Amino acid sequence: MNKPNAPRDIPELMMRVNAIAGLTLGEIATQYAFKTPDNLLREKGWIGQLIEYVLGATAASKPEPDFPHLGVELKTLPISYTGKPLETTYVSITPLTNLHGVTWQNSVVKKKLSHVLWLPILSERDLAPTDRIIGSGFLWQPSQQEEALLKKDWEELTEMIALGNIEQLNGHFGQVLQLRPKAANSKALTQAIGPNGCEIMTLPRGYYLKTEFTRQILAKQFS
DNA sequence: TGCTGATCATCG
DNA sequence: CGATGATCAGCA
Repeated sequence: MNKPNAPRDIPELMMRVNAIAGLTLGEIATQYAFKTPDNLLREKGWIGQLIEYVLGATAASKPEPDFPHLGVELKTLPISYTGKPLETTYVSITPLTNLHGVTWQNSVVKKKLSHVLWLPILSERDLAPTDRIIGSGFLWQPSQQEEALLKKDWEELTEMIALGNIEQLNGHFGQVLQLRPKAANSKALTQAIGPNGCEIMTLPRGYYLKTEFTRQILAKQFS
């Protein structure tokens, strides 16, 4: 089967999303002749890349929404048999320098999360990748309450980084948004602000949504 | 090296 | 057994 084109509009995108709900990843991978790994030990991004392909998203590795003309970001969300998120959700890389003038309003996190297509995938580890089941995708925009939580965490984390306290930060900080390493390995380093404003080299970090936050998004959607 | 897509692996 | 820190692949 040919590579799907980009969906023209949001209704067309949602029709495609609804069309794959209930199917296994193996079924759509076969349909589109997409390679399937036996496990995700090495190809951790396989599920996201398969779904992107099938829905006609723009090729990855660009700092743009997956559907630029629609302003929609696609996020697959691995869930358990009971419907709980199994993993945190990566949002974006964390800027560690040039933080002057950066506000929540113009932040990459706010931009990325302004319009998300969540696609739950039943993804328990005892299921082979091909046996994992696609759930019901839905569009989401943060409520005032959700955005307030994100903003609070973002501002707290950004202030710590700007004040040179990046090394004091770990995954415990933040109620809904956290900072964790996001790198090829623990030897990859990037520039950051250290104590007294000195330049230091540190592990690249990313912003992640905690599972409790995404769990509540699901609960609200499917209640 | 940085950014996209994320999950793996280990520890408390 | 859930969460934090570490890691994997591809591309520009």
